[in-house]
Amino acid sequence: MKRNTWQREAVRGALDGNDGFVSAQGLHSALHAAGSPIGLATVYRALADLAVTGEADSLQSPEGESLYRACSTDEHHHHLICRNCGLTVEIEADAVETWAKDVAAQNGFTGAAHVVDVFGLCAECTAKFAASA
Amino acid sequence: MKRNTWQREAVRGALDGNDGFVSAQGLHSALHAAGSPIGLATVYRALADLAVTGEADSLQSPEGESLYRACSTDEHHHHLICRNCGLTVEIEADAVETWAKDVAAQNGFTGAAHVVDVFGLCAECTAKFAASA
DNA sequence: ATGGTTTTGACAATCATTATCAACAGGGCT
DNA sequence: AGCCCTGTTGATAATGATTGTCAAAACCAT
Repeated sequence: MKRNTWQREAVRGALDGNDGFVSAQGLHSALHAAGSPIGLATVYRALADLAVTGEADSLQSPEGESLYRACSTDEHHHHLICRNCGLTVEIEADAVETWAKDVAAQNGFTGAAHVVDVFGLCAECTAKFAASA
Repeated sequence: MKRNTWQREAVRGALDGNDGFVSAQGLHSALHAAGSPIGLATVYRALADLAVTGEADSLQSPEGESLYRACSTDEHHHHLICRNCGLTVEIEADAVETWAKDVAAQNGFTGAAHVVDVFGLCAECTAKFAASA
């Protein structure tokens, strides 16, 4: 049976209150900073659960950390992520969906899953960099 | 200055002789098994170098390991990877390239880089699974 | 062969993540 | 309400990949 604990709520809430992706470690620190005595292992477990139930989305940063984000929809979608400030835009990619499926099929692959994420500099950060350069 | 050492050649050779992606750890084990006394740190360094010079391609497995592969071309391309046997097919994806660029531009992002890889079961493994199911 | 510099490699350090396991708490049941 | 069973927690240890360290060895031009 699945029980309702304040810890799980805390993690869910922390995710909701965040615009971009957060690492498990970061989320734990944030919760601690906010005074919550939640344990690190619990944060990992809660995040894994949320990811499984589809309430959260997970991806890997180029540095190898696992990042999580509250998902507004439970549909399949991808992300456009600012590599500087972490701003995230959800993007739809029907074209890519079908492309991935086609390519897989053409090569005899089944059960195709794909990793499609775009990293870049958002407008704001681009301006910031241009100014400082 | 860049020096030519047998260790670097060994890593390059081991990569060339491999069809799919290999982890740094795996490559090191393989070299050791083949009798090479090469050090683990050296393998990591060599792989990083090859990745930078474009002679090798790197991506992250869903488990978070860094995987490397000798690249037949120095052009930008993506991969279709069997999640069971590691078979890798290089795929071209002009459509995706432009899509990624467009999406980024539409949202004011610059310097867009993208991670596009497709994981699935190759025909062989699909058959194997079907038989055992 | 020599010298200056890069590279190597054994090992320690780091970092994220997972496992352990005893103490604890949720919630259905009486 | 009180109890008990079972899922959950959390401090800490364990794991596993990767990176840093630094003296010794190798490379290459001279």
